[in-house]
Amino acid sequence: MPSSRHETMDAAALELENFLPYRFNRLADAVSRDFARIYKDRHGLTRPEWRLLATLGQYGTMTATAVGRHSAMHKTKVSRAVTALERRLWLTRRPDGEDRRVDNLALTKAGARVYRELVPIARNFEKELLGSIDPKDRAALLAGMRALERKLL
Amino acid sequence: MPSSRHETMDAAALELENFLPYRFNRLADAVSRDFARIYKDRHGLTRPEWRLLATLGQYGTMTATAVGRHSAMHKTKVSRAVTALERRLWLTRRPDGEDRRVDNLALTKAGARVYRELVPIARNFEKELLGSIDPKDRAALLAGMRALERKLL
DNA sequence: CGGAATTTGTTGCACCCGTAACGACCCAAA
DNA sequence: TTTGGGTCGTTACGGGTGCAACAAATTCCG
Repeated sequence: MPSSRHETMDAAALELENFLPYRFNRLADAVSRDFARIYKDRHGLTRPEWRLLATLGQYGTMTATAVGRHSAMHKTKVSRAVTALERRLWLTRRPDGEDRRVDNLALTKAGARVYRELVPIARNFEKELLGSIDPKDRAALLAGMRALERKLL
Repeated sequence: MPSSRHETMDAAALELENFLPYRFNRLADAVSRDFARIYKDRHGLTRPEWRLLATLGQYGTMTATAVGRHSAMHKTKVSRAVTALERRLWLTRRPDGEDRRVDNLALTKAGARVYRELVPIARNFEKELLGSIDPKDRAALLAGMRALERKLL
């Protein structure tokens, strides 16, 4: 007989586990919860703080707005992360000579040290993550993501 | 000369925009912010509430723990979403005859109506999203995600 | 049986978040 | 120089979030 244990909506149902927004969220959650544990346990960093550190580590001196643009963070997140890292003496803000609304942010020696410590760990995390799936699937995943990024970002 | 506008770390830098956890988060954010606007604007649903609705719509009657398992939500999220939908009379909780710790959750007629309204919109959203990228890339993306899901979930 | 360990779901807490409003500042047009 | 429209960054606020602790119920096991 065709009836299943499900009680409703068989025909009109949406399979959540095959629904792309849900799957993206679940994957993003899984991936970055594992990675977040690293910088959270080792240094008590939140995700916005890690992104700020990573952005300044990559680009050197920049303003809060530029950090937000490059790391896809809301300006209030950046603002709070800057306050937090400044309090730890991991970054400094120097007033900009040309525009007195902005500060130029840069990592201190201590901040750069943490960044340099985290980079190889991050690389290794990504390597293990991608290494765990078949090379064909890996290339497919990266190509597909690239295509979606071109469309959405 | 080899020097660039970047001031630090050129060699040891991590390119955030090519770092997988970052890219996943950014894509998940972009995708589900667009979709969230639909159920948020139309019905004032939060994401946990939408997931609860979608899970009960798909599976019919189930307990809070089962909802959490199927929708990848923390039990406190489920608990709060249940309270919210119950207050709107979109779901009912009936005490389980066998296990008095749990309630059997099910959508009311009103809840099911909202679900049926949202399903085709969700399908259409996904269709447009996937339709916007090249069929080859689309297949690649889905295969790659499937591979990662097998590894991580 | 009967106590210990486990499961289920709720709540207090501290924290994180986006929105909106704001002050300070920049710039261009008059 | 004044004025109006914009940008930059901060903060109050309302609300979402996970963790830990908890009570109630169940299950495990001697």
